[in-house]
Amino acid sequence: MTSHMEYFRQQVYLCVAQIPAGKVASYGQIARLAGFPRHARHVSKALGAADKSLQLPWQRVIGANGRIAFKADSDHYARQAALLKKEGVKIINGKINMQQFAWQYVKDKQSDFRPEEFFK
DNA sequence: AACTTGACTTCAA
DNA sequence: ATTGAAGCCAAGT
Repeated sequence: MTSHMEYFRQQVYLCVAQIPAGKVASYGQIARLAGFPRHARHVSKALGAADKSLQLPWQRVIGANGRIAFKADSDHYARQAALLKKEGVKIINGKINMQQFAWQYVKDKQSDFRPEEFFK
């Protein structure tokens, strides 16, 4: 494990952890937010490698086209769709309305997110 | 040192 | 609206 990839993953996790329930973000959006603009593909890798103890809301990361990235007939897809539904994210014809559900990140001094407490 | 593989994106038909 | 090609880049063979 090279050190820069550890850094990449950590930045990705920090971003994903801040996506509020009921909203979604694309892999590319997270990559940009994390500071690695061209690494959309690696965001998925990072999520797959994330320790479960982190309790990451991985289901809130989807494709830029508003679709869940897993194959539609896979268990993974079903699991993610179920979690999103539980959070109120509507999937119509396999597609999520980004206009409505895309997370709009804005620097907010009032945010109560504590990155230093996120990684135990 | 090639070549392949993805939970990706964008753009042009 | 769909589809496909091209671009992307770290990991694994």
